[in-house]
Amino acid sequence: MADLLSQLNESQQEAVKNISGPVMVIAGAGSGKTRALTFRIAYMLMQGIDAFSIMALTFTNKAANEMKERVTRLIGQTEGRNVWMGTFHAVFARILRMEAVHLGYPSSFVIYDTDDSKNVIKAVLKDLNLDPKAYPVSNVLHRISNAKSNLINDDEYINNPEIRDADFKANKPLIGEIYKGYNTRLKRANAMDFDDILYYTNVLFRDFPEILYKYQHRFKYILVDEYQDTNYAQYLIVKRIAALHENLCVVGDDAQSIYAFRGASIQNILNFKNDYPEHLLVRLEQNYRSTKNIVEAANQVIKNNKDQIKKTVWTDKETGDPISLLRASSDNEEGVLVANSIFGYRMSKQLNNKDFAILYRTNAQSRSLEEALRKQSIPYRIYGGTSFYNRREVKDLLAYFRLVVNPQDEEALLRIINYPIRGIGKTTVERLIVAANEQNSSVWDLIGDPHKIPSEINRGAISKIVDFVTMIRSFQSLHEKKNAFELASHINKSVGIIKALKEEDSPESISRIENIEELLNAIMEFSDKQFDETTGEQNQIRLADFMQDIALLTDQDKKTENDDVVVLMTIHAAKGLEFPYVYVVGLEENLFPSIMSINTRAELEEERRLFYVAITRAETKLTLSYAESRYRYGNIMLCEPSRFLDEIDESLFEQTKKASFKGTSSQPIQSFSTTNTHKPNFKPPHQAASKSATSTSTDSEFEPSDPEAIMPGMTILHQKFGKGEVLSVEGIGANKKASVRFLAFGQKQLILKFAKLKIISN
DNA sequence: GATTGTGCCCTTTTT
DNA sequence: GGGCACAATC
Repeated sequence: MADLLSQLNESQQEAVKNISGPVMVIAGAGSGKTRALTFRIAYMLMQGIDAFSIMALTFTNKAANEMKERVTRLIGQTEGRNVWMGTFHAVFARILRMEAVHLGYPSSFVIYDTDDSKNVIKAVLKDLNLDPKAYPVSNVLHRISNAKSNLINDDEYINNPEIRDADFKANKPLIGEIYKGYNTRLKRANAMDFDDILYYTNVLFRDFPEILYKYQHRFKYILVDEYQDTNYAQYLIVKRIAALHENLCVVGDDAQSIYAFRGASIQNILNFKNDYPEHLLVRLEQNYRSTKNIVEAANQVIKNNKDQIKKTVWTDKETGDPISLLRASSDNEEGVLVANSIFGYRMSKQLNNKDFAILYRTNAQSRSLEEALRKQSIPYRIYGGTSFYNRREVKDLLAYFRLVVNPQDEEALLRIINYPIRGIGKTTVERLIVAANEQNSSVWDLIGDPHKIPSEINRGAISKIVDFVTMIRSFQSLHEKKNAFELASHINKSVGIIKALKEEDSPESISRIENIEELLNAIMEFSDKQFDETTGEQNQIRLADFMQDIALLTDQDKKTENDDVVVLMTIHAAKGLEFPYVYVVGLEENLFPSIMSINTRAELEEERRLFYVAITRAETKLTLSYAESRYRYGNIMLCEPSRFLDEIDESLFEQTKKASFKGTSSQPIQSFSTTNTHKPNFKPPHQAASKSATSTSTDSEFEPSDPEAIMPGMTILHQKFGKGEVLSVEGIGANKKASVRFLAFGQKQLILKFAKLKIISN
C-alpha cells in the first residue's frame, strides 16, 4: 500500500487517501486525474472496502473502459470487476431495469437512440399536422432534451410561461405539445431515450425514498470523473445517492468543460462548495503528460477565456520540440501532409502507429485524412462517426431482436414490417398507424388480433400481416429455449435479410453482409463470456440480455486484432486520452471555432476550451494544420486560419511554418489580415441559400464563364451565392483567386478554378 | 406496391 | 457531394 502511494505526488496522495467525506479535485490537463481516481479505487479496496459499495461514473464508454482496465491492472480482476464503473447512462439504465416496475415500465424497456427519437418526433409532427420545416426535428429534439436534462416534464414545459414565451417568440409555440406526444409514444413503445434514463432515475429517487435509501446504503462511496460535464439531472442523482454517507469524490477541470451544448454546467462545480461546505479541495496542477512547449501553448490559449477558475498548470518536463504548423491548399492536401508527416516520424524515430492521433472538430473531416492514410498504407481506426451499431443493416437485424424482446417497440416494428419486402406497403402501414392511434393501442397490439385490423386493408395484405405476426411470435416462443446466439442466428436465417442483400449484389451489400456476420459474432462472444458474478457459473444468456445496453454502446467497443493503428477521432471523443504525437487539423475560421459558435462569448469560449483539450492530448509533439480551401456543402470554400492560431506565441512554433501563415511565403494568403473586419456580415451559406439568392441562380442551364475572363469590376453570378461584384483578382492558372462581394452573402474569396462564375456584365 | 428519379436540406460536438 | 423525402412511372 505504501508502495501504491509512493507512486504519487503530494496532492495526488491527498486525493487518494481521503476516502471519507466530500472531496473535490480540481485537476489541470495531464495532471494525473484518472491516475488519482484509479489509485483511489485501488486504495479503497486495499483498505478492505467492499468493491460492491463503490460506484464510479464517467461520461464516455472509452473513459469507463480505460478506468476499468487501469483498476484491474492495479488490483486484479476479481475485485475490480465488482466495482460499479461505467457511464452515467449505463449505470443508471442498469438500476432502472431493476426498478422499472415502480415507474410503470417493464424491465425489458428499450433505449431509443437519437435516430429512433428523431423518427418519433417526425411521427408526432405528422400526428399534429405540423410542418416539419417550421419544426426542424433536430431542433425540437434538442429542446426536449434540454427540458429533460433540467427535469422539466411535458406538463411543466407547457405550463411554464417563460418557456412558452421563448417558444412563441421563436415561432415554435407547439413544442410543448410535441414534447407531450413524443413522451406518449415512447411510453407506449416501452422505450426511454437517453435523457429519460437520467430523468426517470431522478423520478425514482424522488418518489420512492425507500428505493433511494437502498442505493444510498449500498453505494457508500461515489466517484465522478469529468464533473464539469455533468448536467442538472446528473448532478441531482449524484447528490441524492451521496446524501447519506457523503463519501463523494468529484474530479473536474473547468477549462475542459466542453459539453455545455448538452446542458452541462460549470455551476455544478461551484455548487459543490455550497452543498458540502466541509469538503476537502485538492488541486492537481503539475502536468506529467506534455512538454513545456505544449503546456505553454495550452496556457496561452486558455488565458483568453474570461470565464475560468484561475489555476497554474506547469510541468518540469523538457522543453521539447517546437509546435509544427502545416499549411495546405486544400483539405485533401492537408490529409496528405499529415500522412506524410506521420510516415516520416514513424520511420525516423522508430515509432508505432498507435503513437499518433489525428483530432478534428467534426466527424465529416475524417474523409480526406482517411484517403491519405490509405494511400500511404498507414493503418488507422476511426472512432465515433457512424458506429457499428448505427449501420443500416445492423439496425435492421437488431430491430427484429428488439421486437422479439419488446413487441411494443414501434420504431423497430415500422422499420422491419416490410423489410425484407413482404408486400406490406406504405398505404397499408399508414392505415395501421391511423387505426392504432384511433384505438389508442400500439400497432403490434392491433395486428396481433386479426379482427382489429381495419377493413379497408385488402385480403392479400392481411394475410401477409398475419404471416409476419406469426413469424415474430415463433421467435418469441423460442426466447426462453435458446441462448442469445442460437436465437439470433435463427432469426437471421428466417427473415432473409442476407438473402435480400445478396440479391442486391452491390459492393456495399457485401460489406453489409459482413457487418451482419460481425454482429452475430459479437452476440456469440457475449454469450460465451458472461457468467454469474458470484458463482462463476456459466449462465444461459438470453437475447434480451444482449439487447439491454446496445443503444448505449457507441464506438466499436469490441477489440480488434490489430491495435497498432493511427487513431482518428473528434476532440470531444479524445477527452481523457493522451498520445505522444497529436495532429489537430482543420484550424480554420468557421470550422474551428465552429460557425455555429462564433456569435456569443460563451459559445466561443467553449470552442476555445475544446482547443485547449485538443492541445493537451499531446505528450511529445503537437502539430497543427489548416487548409486554405475545403469542401463544404458540396462547394469548395476558401478558408482563413483560425483565430486560435494567433493565440499561441510565435516563439513556440517551428520558425519556418509560423512564418508561412503570417503571410511571408511565396503565395500570400490575401484574406488573412483583412477578413476579420467583415465578419459581422457573414451569414452561414445554408441559412441564406434557401432565400431569394438561389432562386435566381439555380437556373438549370447555368453555364460558367471561362475563369481567365474574370476581371475586377465585373458583375458575376455564382450558383450558390447569387449576384456579386468582383473586387480583385490575383494569382495565375490554377491558383487564380478572386475577391467577390455578393449581394446576399457579403465578401468572399473564391478559387476561380472551382468557383464556376458566370459573367453578367462588365 | 415497388422502383426510379428529383429536389432539398444539410453539418457541430455525445450518451 | 450525399442522404432523404416525396413524386412520377412501371
